[in-house]
Amino acid sequence: MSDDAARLEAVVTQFRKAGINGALADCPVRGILDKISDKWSMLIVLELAPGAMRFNQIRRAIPDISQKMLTQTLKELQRDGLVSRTVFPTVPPAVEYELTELGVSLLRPFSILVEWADARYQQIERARSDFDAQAVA
Amino acid sequence: MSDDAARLEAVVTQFRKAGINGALADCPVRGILDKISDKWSMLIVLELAPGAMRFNQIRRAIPDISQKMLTQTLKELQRDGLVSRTVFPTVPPAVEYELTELGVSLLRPFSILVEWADARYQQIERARSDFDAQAVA
DNA sequence: CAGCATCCGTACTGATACTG
DNA sequence: CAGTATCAGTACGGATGCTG
Repeated sequence: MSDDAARLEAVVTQFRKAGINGALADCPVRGILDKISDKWSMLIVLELAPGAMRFNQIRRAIPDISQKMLTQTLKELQRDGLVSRTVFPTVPPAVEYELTELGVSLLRPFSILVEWADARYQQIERARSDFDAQAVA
Repeated sequence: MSDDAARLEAVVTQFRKAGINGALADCPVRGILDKISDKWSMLIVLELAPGAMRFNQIRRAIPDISQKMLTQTLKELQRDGLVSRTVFPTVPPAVEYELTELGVSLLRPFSILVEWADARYQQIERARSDFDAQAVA
Protein backbone atom coordinates (compact mmCIF):
# COMPACT_ATOMS: atom_id res chain seq x y z
CA MET A 1 0.00 0.00 0.00
CA SER A 2 2.89 2.36 0.64
CA ASP A 3 4.09 1.14 -2.72
CA ASP A 4 0.87 2.49 -4.19
CA ALA A 5 1.34 5.77 -2.39
CA ALA A 6 4.82 6.16 -3.82
CA ARG A 7 3.82 5.46 -7.39
CA LEU A 8 0.82 7.74 -7.03
CA GLU A 9 3.01 10.63 -6.03
CA ALA A 10 5.20 9.92 -9.03
CA VAL A 11 2.14 9.93 -11.27
CA VAL A 12 0.98 13.29 -9.97
CA THR A 13 4.44 14.63 -10.63
CA GLN A 14 4.34 13.37 -14.21
CA PHE A 15 0.98 14.91 -14.64
CA ARG A 16 2.26 18.29 -13.54
CA LYS A 17 5.19 18.11 -15.90
CA ALA A 18 5.00 21.27 -17.94
CA GLY A 19 5.48 21.51 -21.66
CA ILE A 20 7.75 23.73 -23.68
CA ASN A 21 6.30 27.05 -22.66
CA GLY A 22 5.82 26.00 -19.05
CA ALA A 23 2.04 25.94 -19.08
CA LEU A 24 0.26 23.08 -17.34
CA ALA A 25 -1.94 22.64 -20.37
CA ASP A 26 1.11 21.63 -22.38
CA CYS A 27 1.99 18.73 -20.11
CA PRO A 28 3.04 16.05 -22.59
CA VAL A 29 1.39 13.31 -20.59
CA ARG A 30 -1.92 15.15 -20.66
CA GLY A 31 -1.51 15.68 -24.36
CA ILE A 32 -1.09 11.98 -24.96
CA LEU A 33 -3.98 11.11 -22.73
CA ASP A 34 -6.22 13.56 -24.53
CA LYS A 35 -5.31 11.95 -27.81
CA ILE A 36 -6.01 8.38 -26.83
CA SER A 37 -9.16 9.27 -24.97
CA ASP A 38 -11.04 10.65 -27.93
CA LYS A 39 -14.23 9.07 -29.10
CA TRP A 40 -12.83 6.45 -31.47
CA SER A 41 -9.09 5.91 -30.99
CA MET A 42 -9.40 3.27 -28.32
CA LEU A 43 -12.08 1.39 -30.14
CA ILE A 44 -9.96 1.17 -33.27
CA VAL A 45 -6.85 0.13 -31.38
CA LEU A 46 -8.84 -2.62 -29.74
CA GLU A 47 -10.24 -3.83 -33.04
CA LEU A 48 -6.74 -3.99 -34.47
CA ALA A 49 -5.43 -5.93 -31.50
CA PRO A 50 -5.96 -9.38 -33.06
CA GLY A 51 -4.13 -8.39 -36.25
CA ALA A 52 -4.05 -6.31 -39.40
CA MET A 53 -7.33 -5.15 -40.93
CA ARG A 54 -8.42 -3.35 -44.05
CA PHE A 55 -10.30 -0.06 -44.08
CA ASN A 56 -13.81 -1.29 -44.72
CA GLN A 57 -13.22 -4.28 -42.49
CA ILE A 58 -12.65 -1.95 -39.55
CA ARG A 59 -15.64 0.05 -40.61
CA ARG A 60 -17.90 -2.98 -40.48
CA ALA A 61 -16.47 -3.91 -37.09
CA ILE A 62 -17.45 -0.49 -35.70
CA PRO A 63 -20.86 0.13 -37.22
CA ASP A 64 -21.50 3.49 -35.60
CA ILE A 65 -18.36 5.22 -36.80
CA SER A 66 -18.67 7.51 -39.80
CA GLN A 67 -16.29 7.08 -42.70
CA LYS A 68 -14.87 10.51 -42.06
CA MET A 69 -14.09 9.81 -38.43
CA LEU A 70 -12.50 6.47 -39.28
CA THR A 71 -10.22 8.06 -41.84
CA GLN A 72 -9.36 10.92 -39.53
CA THR A 73 -8.71 8.78 -36.47
CA LEU A 74 -6.62 6.27 -38.38
CA LYS A 75 -4.51 9.11 -39.70
CA GLU A 76 -3.95 10.44 -36.18
CA LEU A 77 -3.07 7.00 -34.88
CA GLN A 78 -0.63 6.61 -37.72
CA ARG A 79 0.87 10.01 -37.02
CA ASP A 80 1.31 9.11 -33.36
CA GLY A 81 3.08 5.92 -34.37
CA LEU A 82 0.47 3.60 -32.90
CA VAL A 83 -0.74 2.19 -36.20
CA SER A 84 1.05 1.39 -39.44
CA ARG A 85 -0.54 1.79 -42.87
CA THR A 86 0.39 -0.44 -45.76
CA VAL A 87 -0.88 0.10 -49.29
CA PHE A 88 -1.00 -2.84 -51.70
CA PRO A 89 -0.85 -1.49 -55.25
CA THR A 90 -3.62 -3.70 -56.55
CA VAL A 91 -6.76 -2.77 -58.46
CA PRO A 92 -8.86 -1.89 -56.63
CA PRO A 93 -6.39 -0.69 -53.98
CA ALA A 94 -6.10 -2.52 -50.68
CA VAL A 95 -4.88 -0.82 -47.51
CA GLU A 96 -3.99 -2.63 -44.34
CA TYR A 97 -3.80 -1.10 -40.89
CA GLU A 98 -1.87 -2.79 -38.13
CA LEU A 99 -0.76 -1.95 -34.61
CA THR A 100 2.89 -1.03 -34.23
CA GLU A 101 4.94 -2.14 -31.24
CA LEU A 102 3.94 1.17 -29.63
CA GLY A 103 0.31 0.46 -30.35
CA VAL A 104 0.55 -3.02 -28.89
CA SER A 105 2.18 -1.62 -25.76
CA LEU A 106 -0.94 0.43 -25.16
CA LEU A 107 -3.17 -2.62 -24.99
CA ARG A 108 -2.16 -3.58 -21.48
CA PRO A 109 -2.73 -0.25 -19.72
CA PHE A 110 -5.93 0.20 -21.64
CA SER A 111 -7.24 -3.27 -20.88
CA ILE A 112 -6.68 -2.59 -17.19
CA LEU A 113 -8.81 0.52 -17.47
CA VAL A 114 -11.51 -1.37 -19.32
CA GLU A 115 -11.49 -4.07 -16.68
CA TRP A 116 -11.96 -1.43 -14.04
CA ALA A 117 -14.89 0.06 -15.93
CA ASP A 118 -16.44 -3.34 -16.44
CA ALA A 119 -16.07 -4.27 -12.78
CA ARG A 120 -17.45 -0.95 -11.55
CA TYR A 121 -20.00 0.31 -14.00
CA GLN A 122 -22.94 -1.16 -12.15
CA GLN A 123 -21.76 0.54 -9.00
CA ILE A 124 -21.50 3.80 -10.91
CA GLU A 125 -24.98 3.46 -12.38
CA ARG A 126 -26.32 2.82 -8.91
CA ALA A 127 -24.56 5.94 -7.64
CA ARG A 128 -26.16 7.96 -10.42
CA SER A 129 -29.63 6.69 -9.61
CA ASP A 130 -29.13 7.52 -5.95
CA PHE A 131 -27.81 10.97 -6.79
CA ASP A 132 -30.67 11.77 -9.14
CA ALA A 133 -33.24 10.50 -6.67
CA GLN A 134 -31.67 12.70 -4.01
CA ALA A 135 -31.71 15.71 -6.31
CA VAL A 136 -35.45 15.41 -6.90
CA ALA A 137 -36.18 15.14 -3.19
CA MET B 1 1.89 -13.80 -23.26
CA SER B 2 -1.00 -16.16 -23.87
CA ASP B 3 -2.30 -14.74 -20.63
CA ASP B 4 -2.30 -11.32 -22.24
CA ALA B 5 -4.07 -12.68 -25.30
CA ALA B 6 -6.79 -14.18 -23.14
CA ARG B 7 -7.45 -11.02 -21.14
CA LEU B 8 -7.38 -8.99 -24.33
CA GLU B 9 -10.12 -11.06 -25.88
CA ALA B 10 -12.14 -10.59 -22.71
CA VAL B 11 -11.61 -6.84 -22.91
CA VAL B 12 -12.82 -6.69 -26.49
CA THR B 13 -15.88 -8.61 -25.43
CA GLN B 14 -16.58 -6.13 -22.64
CA PHE B 15 -16.16 -3.30 -25.04
CA ARG B 16 -18.70 -4.77 -27.39
CA LYS B 17 -21.19 -5.23 -24.60
CA ALA B 18 -24.31 -3.48 -25.75
CA GLY B 19 -26.45 -1.21 -23.65
CA ILE B 20 -30.16 -1.31 -22.99
CA ASN B 21 -31.34 -0.76 -26.54
CA GLY B 22 -28.68 -3.00 -27.98
CA ALA B 23 -26.68 -0.31 -29.72
CA LEU B 24 -22.90 -0.41 -29.51
CA ALA B 25 -22.83 3.24 -28.59
CA ASP B 26 -24.65 2.38 -25.35
CA CYS B 27 -21.97 -0.02 -24.20
CA PRO B 28 -21.74 0.76 -20.48
CA VAL B 29 -17.97 0.39 -20.47
CA ARG B 30 -17.63 2.96 -23.24
CA GLY B 31 -19.95 5.25 -21.37
CA ILE B 32 -17.78 5.12 -18.29
CA LEU B 33 -14.62 5.60 -20.27
CA ASP B 34 -16.08 8.61 -22.02
CA LYS B 35 -16.90 10.13 -18.67
CA ILE B 36 -13.52 9.74 -17.08
CA SER B 37 -11.70 10.81 -20.20
CA ASP B 38 -13.11 14.29 -20.37
CA LYS B 39 -10.85 17.28 -20.12
CA TRP B 40 -10.79 17.69 -16.35
CA SER B 41 -12.10 14.63 -14.49
CA MET B 42 -8.81 12.81 -14.28
CA LEU B 43 -6.91 15.86 -13.23
CA ILE B 44 -9.30 16.48 -10.36
CA VAL B 45 -9.28 12.86 -9.25
CA LEU B 46 -5.50 12.97 -9.17
CA GLU B 47 -5.44 16.17 -7.16
CA LEU B 48 -7.79 14.63 -4.64
CA ALA B 49 -5.69 11.51 -4.33
CA PRO B 50 -3.65 12.73 -1.33
CA GLY B 51 -6.77 13.68 0.62
CA ALA B 52 -9.80 15.94 0.96
CA MET B 53 -9.63 19.44 -0.50
CA ARG B 54 -11.80 22.52 -0.54
CA PHE B 55 -13.21 24.12 -3.65
CA ASN B 56 -10.81 26.99 -4.10
CA GLN B 57 -7.95 24.81 -2.99
CA ILE B 58 -8.56 22.54 -5.97
CA ARG B 59 -8.95 25.55 -8.16
CA ARG B 60 -5.56 26.88 -7.20
CA ALA B 61 -4.04 23.45 -7.75
CA ILE B 62 -5.36 23.44 -11.32
CA PRO B 63 -4.74 27.00 -12.47
CA ASP B 64 -6.09 26.57 -15.98
CA ILE B 65 -9.54 25.27 -15.06
CA SER B 66 -12.40 27.72 -15.09
CA GLN B 67 -14.73 27.95 -12.14
CA LYS B 68 -17.59 26.74 -14.26
CA MET B 69 -15.78 23.60 -15.36
CA LEU B 70 -14.58 22.83 -11.84
CA THR B 71 -18.10 23.09 -10.47
CA GLN B 72 -19.53 21.06 -13.32
CA THR B 73 -16.90 18.33 -13.24
CA LEU B 74 -17.05 17.98 -9.48
CA LYS B 75 -20.80 17.55 -9.73
CA GLU B 76 -20.43 14.82 -12.32
CA LEU B 77 -17.79 13.06 -10.27
CA GLN B 78 -20.09 13.23 -7.30
CA ARG B 79 -22.97 11.90 -9.33
CA ASP B 80 -20.85 8.99 -10.52
CA GLY B 81 -19.94 8.20 -6.94
CA LEU B 82 -16.25 8.90 -7.38
CA VAL B 83 -16.14 11.95 -5.13
CA SER B 84 -17.98 12.86 -1.94
CA ARG B 85 -19.04 16.39 -1.08
CA THR B 86 -19.24 17.57 2.51
CA VAL B 87 -20.60 20.96 3.52
CA PHE B 88 -19.54 22.50 6.82
CA PRO B 89 -22.23 24.94 7.95
CA THR B 90 -19.81 27.68 8.90
CA VAL B 91 -19.74 31.31 7.87
CA PRO B 92 -18.45 31.62 5.26
CA PRO B 93 -19.36 28.10 4.12
CA ALA B 94 -16.65 25.49 3.65
CA VAL B 95 -17.05 22.57 1.29
CA GLU B 96 -14.75 19.59 1.19
CA TYR B 97 -14.36 17.16 -1.69
CA GLU B 98 -12.85 13.75 -1.15
CA LEU B 99 -12.40 10.58 -3.17
CA THR B 100 -14.77 7.76 -2.31
CA GLU B 101 -13.65 4.14 -2.25
CA LEU B 102 -14.77 3.97 -5.87
CA GLY B 103 -12.72 7.03 -6.70
CA VAL B 104 -9.67 5.61 -4.98
CA SER B 105 -10.06 2.37 -6.91
CA LEU B 106 -9.65 4.33 -10.12
CA LEU B 107 -6.22 5.61 -9.14
CA ARG B 108 -4.42 2.39 -9.92
CA PRO B 109 -5.69 1.80 -13.47
CA PHE B 110 -5.27 5.45 -14.22
CA SER B 111 -1.76 5.64 -12.83
CA ILE B 112 -0.80 2.74 -15.07
CA LEU B 113 -2.04 4.66 -18.06
CA VAL B 114 -0.16 7.77 -17.00
CA GLU B 115 2.99 5.74 -16.54
CA TRP B 116 2.57 4.40 -20.06
CA ALA B 117 2.14 7.91 -21.42
CA ASP B 118 5.14 9.16 -19.51
CA ALA B 119 7.33 6.30 -20.72
CA ARG B 120 6.24 6.67 -24.32
CA TYR B 121 5.51 10.29 -25.03
CA GLN B 122 8.94 11.02 -26.41
CA GLN B 123 8.57 8.11 -28.78
CA ILE B 124 5.20 9.48 -29.86
CA GLU B 125 6.55 12.96 -30.41
CA ARG B 126 9.32 11.51 -32.52
CA ALA B 127 6.78 9.57 -34.57
CA ARG B 128 4.85 12.77 -35.17
CA SER B 129 7.93 14.62 -36.34
CA ASP B 130 8.77 11.80 -38.71
CA PHE B 131 5.23 11.67 -40.03
CA ASP B 132 5.02 15.41 -40.58
CA ALA B 133 8.42 15.47 -42.28
CA GLN B 134 7.25 12.65 -44.53
CA ALA B 135 4.05 14.47 -45.37
CA VAL B 136 5.92 17.55 -46.55
CA ALA B 137 8.26 15.53 -48.71
C1' DC C 1 -16.11 30.98 0.17
C1' DA C 2 -18.55 28.42 -2.96
C1' DG C 3 -21.17 28.54 -6.08
C1' DC C 4 -25.15 29.70 -10.30
C1' DA C 5 -26.73 31.88 -14.81
C1' DT C 6 -25.85 33.63 -19.31
C1' DC C 7 -23.67 34.61 -23.47
C1' DC C 8 -20.77 33.31 -27.12
C1' DG C 9 -16.96 31.37 -29.95
C1' DT C 10 -14.92 27.20 -31.57
C1' DA C 11 -14.00 22.56 -32.18
C1' DC C 12 -15.81 18.19 -32.83
C1' DT C 13 -19.00 15.16 -35.60
C1' DG C 14 -21.99 13.35 -38.84
C1' DA C 15 -24.38 13.45 -43.39
C1' DT C 16 -23.82 13.96 -48.03
C1' DA C 17 -21.67 14.10 -52.42
C1' DC C 18 -17.67 13.25 -55.23
C1' DT C 19 -12.84 10.91 -56.82
C1' DG C 20 -8.60 7.86 -58.17
C1' DC D 1 -11.95 -0.10 -52.29
C1' DA D 2 -10.34 3.68 -49.96
C1' DG D 3 -10.52 7.63 -49.56
C1' DT D 4 -11.36 13.58 -50.06
C1' DA D 5 -14.26 17.87 -49.66
C1' DT D 6 -17.88 20.58 -48.00
C1' DC D 7 -21.62 21.90 -45.08
C1' DA D 8 -24.38 22.18 -41.01
C1' DG D 9 -25.69 20.96 -36.14
C1' DT D 10 -24.24 20.44 -31.55
C1' DA D 11 -21.80 20.20 -27.49
C1' DC D 12 -17.90 21.75 -25.08
C1' DG D 13 -15.59 25.18 -22.78
C1' DG D 14 -14.29 29.97 -21.30
C1' DA D 15 -15.39 34.82 -19.80
C1' DT D 16 -18.22 37.58 -17.24
C1' DG D 17 -21.42 39.10 -13.78
C1' DC D 18 -24.32 37.99 -9.76
C1' DT D 19 -25.77 35.47 -5.12
C1' DG D 20 -26.32 33.21 -0.22
